[in-house]
This record gives sequence, C-alpha cells and structure tokens, in this order.
Amino acid sequence: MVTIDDVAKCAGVSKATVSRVLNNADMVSDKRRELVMDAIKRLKYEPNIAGRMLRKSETKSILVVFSVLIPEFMNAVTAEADKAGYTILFYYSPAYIKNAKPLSPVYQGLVDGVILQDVMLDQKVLYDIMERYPVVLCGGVMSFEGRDENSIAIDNAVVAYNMTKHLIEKGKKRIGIVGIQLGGKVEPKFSRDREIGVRKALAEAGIDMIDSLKYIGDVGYSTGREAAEYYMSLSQMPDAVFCFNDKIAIGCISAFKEKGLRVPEDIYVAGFDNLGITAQFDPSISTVAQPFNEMGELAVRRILSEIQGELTEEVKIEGRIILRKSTDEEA
Amino acid sequence: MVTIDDVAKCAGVSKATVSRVLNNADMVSDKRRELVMDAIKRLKYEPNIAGRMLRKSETKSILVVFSVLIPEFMNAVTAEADKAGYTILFYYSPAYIKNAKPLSPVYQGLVDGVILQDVMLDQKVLYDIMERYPVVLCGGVMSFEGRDENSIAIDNAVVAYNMTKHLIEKGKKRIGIVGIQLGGKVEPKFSRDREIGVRKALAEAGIDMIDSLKYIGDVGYSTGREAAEYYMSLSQMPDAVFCFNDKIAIGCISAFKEKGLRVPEDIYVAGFDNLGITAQFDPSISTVAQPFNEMGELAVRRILSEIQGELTEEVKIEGRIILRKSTDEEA
DNA sequence: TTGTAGGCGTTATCAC
DNA sequence: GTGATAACGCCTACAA
Repeated sequence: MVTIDDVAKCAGVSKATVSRVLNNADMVSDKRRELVMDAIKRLKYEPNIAGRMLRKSETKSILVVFSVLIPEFMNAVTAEADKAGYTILFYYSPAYIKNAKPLSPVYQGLVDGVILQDVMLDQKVLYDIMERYPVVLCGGVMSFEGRDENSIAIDNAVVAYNMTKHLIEKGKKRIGIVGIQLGGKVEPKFSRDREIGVRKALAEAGIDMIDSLKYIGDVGYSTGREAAEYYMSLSQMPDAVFCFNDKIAIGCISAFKEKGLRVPEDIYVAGFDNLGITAQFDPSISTVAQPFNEMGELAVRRILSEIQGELTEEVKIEGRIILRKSTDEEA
Repeated sequence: MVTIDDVAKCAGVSKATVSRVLNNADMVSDKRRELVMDAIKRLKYEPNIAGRMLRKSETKSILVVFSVLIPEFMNAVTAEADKAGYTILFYYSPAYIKNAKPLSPVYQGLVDGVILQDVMLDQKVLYDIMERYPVVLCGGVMSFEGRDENSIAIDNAVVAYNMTKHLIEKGKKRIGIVGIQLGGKVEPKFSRDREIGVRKALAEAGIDMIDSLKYIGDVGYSTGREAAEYYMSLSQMPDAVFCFNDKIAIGCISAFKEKGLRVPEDIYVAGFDNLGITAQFDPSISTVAQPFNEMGELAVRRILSEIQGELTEEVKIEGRIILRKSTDEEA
C-alpha cells in the first residue's frame, strides 16, 4: 500500500506538505505542489480511508443501496460524486428490507452518507440509519415524513394521470391496473401514487374505476402473465391495462398474444420505466420515462449538501409519457 | 463515542485485556472476561472500524467491479461472502477501463480483494492492482496470463460450438455471427472464443465460414439492428445468425420482423446470456445460459482463499444451450 | 511556506 | 494471564 510517507519521500517534501496539497490548503508553493501532484500520480496514491476516518471521521465516500440497476442512474451518481472528490460505493439489497442485517456497511461507518435507491425499509430501521448519517431516498418507493426535500422521485400520480388520460382519449373505459407489491406484502408508495393518478383521471372523465380490474403482484414478467390470465378469466375484460412496470407489461402482452389476443387492436397495454426493450418489443410499448440522469445528480448533490451542512435549491424532476404502438394503432 | 479505553477503565482492566476479550483470545480469566463483557454492554461499546482497519489492514470486505448487472450473480456473491463474515461492495464501471481512475476504492484500502466482473482493463492497470490485492476475474472478458485458476468463466468456445452444431443439424449452412466490441475498439476474449467455437463446428461439418457474414459492434439493441440491415443488404443472406448476446439478438429479430422477414421460418437467430426477456419475446429466443449462481459463489470462494492464503480445488462451470422458437419451429 | 510531532482507536509484541 | 507500549496512515497545531 502506498502511504503519504511514500509520496512525501518520492516528492522530496514532508508528509505535512503532501497532506496540505490533498486538502487544498493553499499555503503551498506552486513548485512543491507540482512535485507532490507528480508523485501522487506516479505512485497512484489514494489516501487511506481508515487513516483519514480515524483522524477526521470523514471518508469521502457515499453508499448507494440499490435494488434495481439503472445504468443511467449509476453513471450519473458516480460522475457527480467524482466531481466533488467523493467515491460512490454500491450495495445490493432486496427491494424490501425488514431488519437491518443486510445493511452492515452502513453500520460500519465506512461512508459519510447513504442514498437508498428503490429500497424500502422498515421505518424503524430507516430512522436508525438517519440518526447516524444523512440519508437521501430515491425512486419514490417510500416516503419521509417531514424531510420531503430529501426524497427524490418524479410525481408518480401526475404521470399516471397523464397516461390514463391518453387511454381515455383513445376511447378506453374499462381500464385495468397492475400494481406492485414488494416482498409479497407491501405496496410501495410509487405504486399507490400511480393508482391515485389513474383514479383521478377516471373520475374527471366521469368513469367509474372498476375495482375488480386491479391486479397486484411482484415485479417481473410472471406478474404480467398472471394478470393477463386473470383478466381473460373475467366475464368482461378490460379494454386497456396499465401495468406499473415494463416487465409486467411485457409478461402481460406475451400472455395475451399467446391466447390470440392482439395488442393494441383487441386491448391496449401500457408500461412504466421505459426499459430499452420496450422500443424493440412487438408491439412497441407505451411507457413512462424517468429522468434517471437528473435523479442521480440530484441525489448526490442533495446528500453532499446534507453532509456539508449546506442548503440546496429545490429541483423538480418530471416523468414523461412515451406513446408507442401498444396503446396507439397509428404510432 | 465510547472507546476501548472507556471500557477498560469501567471494567478496571487494561485495554489489552478488553481487546483480547473482543478477539476471542482465550487467555483471559473467566472473571475478567465477565467484567469486560459487562462494561461493554453497559457502555454499548462497539469497536471502531477505522481503528481496527488501520491496525490490521483488513477490512473484511470485497470489492466487485461490474459493468453488467446480473442479479443472480450479485445475490450469490453477497450471500457467499456473508457466510464468511465478509461484506461485498459493488463498484460500477464501464466495460472497458483504460486508466485506473475509475477504481479508486481499490487504492483507498477499503477492501481486501477485488473481483472484476465483465470488466476489461488495460493489462498494466490490472497488474498494478494485482500487486496490491488478490484479484479474481469473472465473465471471460479478458484473460490472465498464467493465473488461470483465478479466472472464472464458462468455456465460451464449447457452448458456441454446441449452439452452432445445433444450427447445422437444423440444416443451416450460411451462418452469420455478430461479435462484440467494447469501447468501440477491443473485442473481449469471450467474443473471440465464441467465434472459435463457431468456426470449429463449421469446419467439422465441412462448411466454410463465410467471413463477410461476421458483423461486429458494441453491446446493445442497435448493433443487432445494424447487423440485420447489413445482412439484408447482401446479395445472399445468411440462413441463421448467432448473436453473441441477447440484446443484439433482440435488435436483430426486431429489424428482420419490421422488414417482413419471419423468424424462424425465414431465418434463425440465436442469442447468448439467457436474459429473462428471451423467454417472453416473440419468437422466444434460443440462447446460452451461464450458471451465474455458481460463478458468484466460486468467485468469492476463490478470492477468500487468496486472501487467506489457502488453496481451493479447481471447479469447472459450464454454459448450457437453451433451444427456443427462434431456432426451432417446433420448440 | 514548510517541517516536526502528537494523537485518533485498535491490535500485537513485548515484558512481567 | 495481564499490562504497558508501539505501531497502522492521516491530519493539524505549533514551531521554525
């Protein structure tokens, strides 16, 4: 391991000087600063986290706990943190965490803050973490009571409302929704919000939401298949199905097609998330795109401002509906 | 923060004794051990990780650098490490890394070892990391010269050979392949290996590989679309296309379908990776499944044995071809 | 502007 | 068995 001593020797200065260069103290002569920078590069030196932590109780790294991989988000988070000299570490976790066990790195104090992306925890565990670190929530899977500015998500009700309005304008009246349950039990906030949006659009159009057309299951293709089978078993099928994620929509469409139903001719199906595959699928799938780039950047900026005790401006991020063939013959 | 000193004072012993109690050294008298345990409980003492890390230069965590998310792999890695009391941290990186910048956690002494999953680095950077930490390679994206037991991947040539044999048995003779390039430049080892397998199967069947039927591009749907367009522009099209990943296969099939070509009736298409979507797609897609669970477990066991300086037995893992409609009318 | 020195909390090596 | 003590790598008074 390369230490600050090695750098100092290599650059022919004292380790205090090296430390000063690292910490941007500007009372270092340009000449020595350059010497030091050179040595750092040559030796590929990076300050040892343990040493720094012990001394400053600061690690310059942020933990992102995630349950869903979104490359765009990961890229954005990593890049934004990098700008500020922070390192992002990812920790993979199930979408729903009941106890704190899966979060050991959090408790080891190896990071300065935690971003929870698409992870739903028991409120007690959440508050326990929040006592130790700044926490930012991402993805709308759960809500903070109070600290709403630390919750980063699109307004799910609004986009669901817009999508539903589109279906209604296309003449659909019997709209089924497929909601999401995590760990076979809990419906995350974003799913409940989307339902609220759907109901609002229906209500405004004077259409009754038919409760029996709501199906709920976990994330994944099979939920879509089950939903499709359920709908096909009804005496009167829905004329459109709004699935609360794309995998569900894909499973749903596949099951319909296998039984000879045509999408969109016989029934509309919409998804959510704008996975790459939705543009490739036959039919291409209407869905909702989230600005994952912005979300990642925002999450990092938010957590850094918490860590550094500053305030940031409130930024709104918005989902955008994308209409494709599965809900629009002419698309 | 309560330290080991506080505990020592509270229990009326030296901190050395407290440390011994904590580290299960059994040369502590029962009487003092109890005293210490009592104090620890009363003060809610938890050893400071930074201190321990600094002293032992052991972090009990492993970094997994990945460019492709495979939930099965991540689960397996996390679970297997957990068994041994290790924590897995993930670090997201592009598939092809030219310099060491994206690997800062490695240099910060945050981890005891590194698993590189589907990440291709400059050889110089790789060797540099290997000088500092045990490294295990996963996914066949590059090769170790020498240390082959630390390279975990299926035998890509063999499965590609098997898939090609299947195509040949189905009567196909003009077989196109779509290879993979990372960062727009480098063809990873697994792609080259797959080509070797294809060529071998063709050679054995006495069929000439038609070089103009090889297309190469990056991972992703659009490569498949480009390949399809390329093939359709030829005076004589291939009768089967073996794409070296599923996204490419999907893009390829989509483009064919849009031009009115039917898969499998007019042309066969096979993929690689067994993404969930391949079973849902229309037509369902023949592909190769990799045992990601085993790979994850194996990778962790391998790296732990490196860290602890033990030897493990050599285990072979194998890919498995899965035949579906896209290469088999009756499937 | 630079270097020296002390200490953050822990464990390991000594003596006793 | 037990207790002093010396590191581990870093940052920051303080002295020069």
